[in-house]
Amino acid sequence: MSKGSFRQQMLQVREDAIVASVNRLLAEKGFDMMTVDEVAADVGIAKASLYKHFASKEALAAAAMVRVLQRTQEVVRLQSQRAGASAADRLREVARWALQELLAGEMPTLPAQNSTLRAELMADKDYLELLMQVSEQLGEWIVQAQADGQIDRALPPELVLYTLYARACDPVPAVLKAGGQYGDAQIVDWVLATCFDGLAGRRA
Amino acid sequence: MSKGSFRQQMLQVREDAIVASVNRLLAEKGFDMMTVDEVAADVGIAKASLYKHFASKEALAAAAMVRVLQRTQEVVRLQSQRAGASAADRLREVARWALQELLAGEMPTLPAQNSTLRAELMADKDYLELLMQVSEQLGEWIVQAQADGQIDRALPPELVLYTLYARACDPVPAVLKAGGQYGDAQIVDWVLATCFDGLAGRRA
DNA sequence: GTCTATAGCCAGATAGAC
DNA sequence: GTCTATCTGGCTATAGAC
Repeated sequence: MSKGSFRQQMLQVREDAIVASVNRLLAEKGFDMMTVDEVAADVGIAKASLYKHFASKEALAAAAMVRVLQRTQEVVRLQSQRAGASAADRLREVARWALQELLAGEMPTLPAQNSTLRAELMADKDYLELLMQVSEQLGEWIVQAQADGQIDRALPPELVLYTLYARACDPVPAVLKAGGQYGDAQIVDWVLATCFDGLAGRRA
Repeated sequence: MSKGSFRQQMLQVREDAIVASVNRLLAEKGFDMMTVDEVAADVGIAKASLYKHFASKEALAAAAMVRVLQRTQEVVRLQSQRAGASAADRLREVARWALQELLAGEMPTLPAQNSTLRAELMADKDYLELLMQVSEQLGEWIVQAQADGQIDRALPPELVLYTLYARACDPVPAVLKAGGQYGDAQIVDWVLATCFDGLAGRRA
């Protein structure tokens, strides 16, 4: 649990830089189109050196996914400490953060279908542990929000959870941003509205 | 405009079979993971023969996209002829059809980011023409539904349009189906509800 | 651990006989 | 037009010197 020697700290800093690059490239191009050469060039080291830190391209992506889950967990923790917020409020703020990350090009998007990558992620204990913790907290809020009448009681909580995860990788915000007509904050507000209130909008 | 000779009809039939295979493989694996060898094996011809019909892998995918737009246009045409349906009703039924295709594994999913593929699609006059026609009809319905108060007037029509297109490629239905707990019809109803009425549900 | 150089592989595309 | 066999390029991963 200690930070180890100065030498180990240097290594840690370099690995953080690698993961940050992978995170951005993954958000920009996706797993398949991202090449290890690009990552090495972006970090500024030789490709062979990358493989001293991470065993494979899949391991690189997995590290980036662990990192984004860690940041998600931190956002979730902050929301859980907010006083006077309903469960639905907390869910919406977590979703807002995810959309902001997405628009900033910081949300890695994985292909749902790449088998080698899925296998690596399903074998990664850190990833699974984090995913479970985040999902459990979100699940509690979903059930509570349904009890409060702020999330549709007819929907299975797992559908709500999957939908929130899916909106964090949605192509719509990027397409709208590419149009160039609207600012990030406006886009986030609109997409949040379509997510929680639907295309039909609030009719209360 | 004629169907041409018997020989040409045979060619047409074969090309239809190729495009049908590409459509399914594209839906199943996506553009990057789909290989031309798989397509050839699925159709039952040699890879070199494929290249006599289509100049590249991108051209194969483009043909499949034209085909799905043609089917979409037909669904849109049928909805436009429905008597006593509101614009919102028509939009919802088109979305329902798209979700059914998606769950049936017949909705090709393209990576939003592959540049060679985007270039090929943007250069395909058939594709662009169809996309424009479909988008114009849907756009009219969106504006009408906003006037009727059935689609949120605060949302730009283009956001509504992009959102509908995005939901036709959404990963949520497949994930829910993979869970095995729910039938296709139930999944379609729920996802349609989250799309139009939001996670919060109707509150009128 | 970092580098240069290269091995090994796979997939898109083509040559050339029939 | 269809086939078998092959070329070509790019990408992951590794060898081996320093």
